[in-house]
Amino acid sequence: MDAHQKGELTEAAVLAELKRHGIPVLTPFGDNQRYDMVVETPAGELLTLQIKTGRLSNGVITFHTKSQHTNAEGNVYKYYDGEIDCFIVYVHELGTLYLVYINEFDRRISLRVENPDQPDPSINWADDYEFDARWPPSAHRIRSASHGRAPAVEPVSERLQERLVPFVQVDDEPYHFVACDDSGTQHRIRACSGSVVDGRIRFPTRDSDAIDVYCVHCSETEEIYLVADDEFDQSISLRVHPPDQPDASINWGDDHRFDERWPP
DNA sequence: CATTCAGGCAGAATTCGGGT
DNA sequence: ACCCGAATTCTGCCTGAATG
Repeated sequence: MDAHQKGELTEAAVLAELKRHGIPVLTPFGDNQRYDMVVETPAGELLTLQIKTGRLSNGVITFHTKSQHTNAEGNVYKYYDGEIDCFIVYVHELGTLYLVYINEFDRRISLRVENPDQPDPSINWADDYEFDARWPPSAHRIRSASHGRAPAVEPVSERLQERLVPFVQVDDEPYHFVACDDSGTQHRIRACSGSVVDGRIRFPTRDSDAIDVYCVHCSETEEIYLVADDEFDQSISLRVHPPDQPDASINWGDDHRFDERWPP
């Protein structure tokens, strides 16, 4: 089934389900509106809806929360912020309908229908979003937006310049810089941001032979740390706050400060 | 040119499991 | 009991195929 046909089938299924509930439905004339339908609540409130097809994969329902179009500059993506009230998601595999308010998530939301291998408090259970359970609309919860990490390339670049380290910045590689030490040895550096969790700085690592060292910028400690790729197998953390119990295996952040570790 | 669904990669946050 | 590293989950961004 092609994409357009599937989208139309979804709209038809949603319309049928709404009518089955006896809900008054208005559809816009033409196709130049940001919403697909308008429904009237029992309280007389009008809600603008965007209909989406839900994808069921690995026990999780996902759907696209933005529109995409193409212009001379390429693909353009636009979110529906302030333009609709909620998404109605129909999952063909399950034949189920879900109601998700636009202010319940930031940029994307996944609805889980099967138990995960590992519990996670951030899981959004599909049952909680089933249309039948949520209609008529009531007060809805608002999730806080996730906090992104600050880009690390710039602070690392500044530090290399401060230390008068000769380097070039590169794109499209797992590493961001190639820097030379005093002996002329080149080091491929990946810049990444770290955040303090339970007294430890954690940062994402890559399984790549093309990275010699990581430069980890931590905004909480306002410090840059240097960790060689061969210091760990898959991941490592740097402790910046003392633990309750001493442990010889602790990797102390102070021992990994860039200024004291360069050259690696 | 506009719109849909689909998939992949990487980042952020959290929990689990093995080692001490 | 506590620590660290590994594993897992959700999210953001991007690209592509297909169609009208």
